[in-house]
Amino acid sequence: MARPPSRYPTELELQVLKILWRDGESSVMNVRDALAEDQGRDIARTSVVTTLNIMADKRLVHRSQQGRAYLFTAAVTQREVSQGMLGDLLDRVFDGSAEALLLNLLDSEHVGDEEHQALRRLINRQRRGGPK
Amino acid sequence: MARPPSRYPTELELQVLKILWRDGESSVMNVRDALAEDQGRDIARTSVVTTLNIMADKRLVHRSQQGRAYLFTAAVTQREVSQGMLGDLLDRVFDGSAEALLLNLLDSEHVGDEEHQALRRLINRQRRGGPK
DNA sequence: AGGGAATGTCGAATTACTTAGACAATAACG
DNA sequence: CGTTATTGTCTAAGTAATTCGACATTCCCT
Repeated sequence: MARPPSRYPTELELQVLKILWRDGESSVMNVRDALAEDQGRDIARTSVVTTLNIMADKRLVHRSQQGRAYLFTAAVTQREVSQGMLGDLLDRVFDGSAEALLLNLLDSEHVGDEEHQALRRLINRQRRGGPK
Repeated sequence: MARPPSRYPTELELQVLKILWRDGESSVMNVRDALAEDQGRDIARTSVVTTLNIMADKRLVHRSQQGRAYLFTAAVTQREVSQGMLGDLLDRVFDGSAEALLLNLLDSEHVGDEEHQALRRLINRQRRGGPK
């Protein structure tokens, strides 16, 4: 009768992670302000604390005591999360077919001509030797 | 205090759509059985009706009366949904950078060597003519 | 016609996610 | 020291998503 928790960061969690990735170790108020200013998500301080604590439970962030207050850092890398979420979409929507995904991307309004060329250059440059 | 409804099909909704895309117009029981057999989601008949009705409200499916029962068809195309969900991920996770997304895909364990080549061939073949 | 099967409606229960207020504890400042 | 600001905890509320049982209706077969 229940919904399983989402396997990847939720919308709010992703916004928080983006801030932590960009700014590094941050206080609750720093996160709150960044959410408001950068992401247009103007929520109460306590909501941010609650969310960060839940994220700590989920091991998405680390908490360190700084005097009476906490400082938070991301416990997952941007690469991990991006890869996880993209892989999830790949499986769920495209049944694991990277070709189908790429076709969809190229076919998309989101990708203009210059970007299309950039993608081509990228994939042609990238393959050999396999960086990583 | 509320969570906005998700802009794209939820997990269950996507599974239902996949069935309708594949099988075309289907009865509730057909959908139920396909969910169980193909997707390993063995839920009650009434749960499926409820879900399909909600999906009809959301305009994801069409309902047509067939005698006392309903028949359902997808009201959105696979292309629309894939594009929407991929575009959403592109914006939310990769800040709109298709390059970043592609790099992540290539860098992924999900994409082996042969698939990598296939992607390269695909993008090299696909560019000319300038889609759109 | 009568009994069972099939089907939709309705209401409800449960978990997840998001938001925030009341309160307490602590720090900072004059 | 007393007042004010800062910060975490706890509790609660509201919407969304998922699941299903009770019930009524309708269909089909004998």
